[in-house]
Amino acid sequence: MAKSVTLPPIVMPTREEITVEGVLRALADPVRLAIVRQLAASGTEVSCGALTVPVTKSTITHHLSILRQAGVVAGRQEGTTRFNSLRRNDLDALFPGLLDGVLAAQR
Amino acid sequence: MAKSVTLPPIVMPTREEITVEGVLRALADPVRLAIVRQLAASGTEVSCGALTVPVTKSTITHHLSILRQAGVVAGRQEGTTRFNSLRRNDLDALFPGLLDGVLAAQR
DNA sequence: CGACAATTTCGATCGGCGTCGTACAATGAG
DNA sequence: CTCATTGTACGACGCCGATCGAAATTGTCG
Repeated sequence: MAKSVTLPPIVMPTREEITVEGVLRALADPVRLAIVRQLAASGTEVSCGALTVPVTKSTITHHLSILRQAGVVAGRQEGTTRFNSLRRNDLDALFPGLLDGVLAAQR
Repeated sequence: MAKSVTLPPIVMPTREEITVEGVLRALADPVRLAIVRQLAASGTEVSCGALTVPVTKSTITHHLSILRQAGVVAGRQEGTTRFNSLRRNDLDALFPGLLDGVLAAQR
């Protein structure tokens, strides 16, 4: 029957919908900051399980959801795996220097 | 007896003590973001009472305390008035582009 | 089909933070 | 000295969010 509609559609704001406060709130957490740093370091897509942060998988899911809703990361589904990547282009276009400033800081 | 030790010494981290996460947490609040924007717009020192944000004076004091502890603003006492200013130099030196990126955003 | 792997969802808990009102301290003017 | 001004300290309250464990969903492999 057509399809069991249970797939979460991966909500993601358009570039215009991203707000600086949302981005700041998303980045203002040590775990999420670590996630963003790992995504930036890898330079490519990273699966949820490949992230090394000191929290449970379910908590990682929660943080990724927040990062996605804030427009910081993009998600792509492939099989049972979800690949995440930084929305560098959009962020740099909207808030030039912000992401670089955050990533450049080692403390 | 000597002196009634009641003057709060205005704690303020040195440049080396400022962390990016602390700054992000400090900026991740609409009221504090508005305060920072007003300080940046004025370009100079602003007294606590001259800030126009939709909260009580005591709440403003609280937010300014957080911004000060995070190293985002500097405070200078003069009589009963406390002048606050943005620590642009330090922030730009530590996280180049961060503050500009935040301030440039209109959303 | 059945077992396993990758993630999400759900419900619950628990601490932290933003907010307020009031009381209090410090300073300057009359 | 008294009073007004400016700001802080303190206690309280309510809410949001970070965290976890367990169960459910989906896809892959044998």
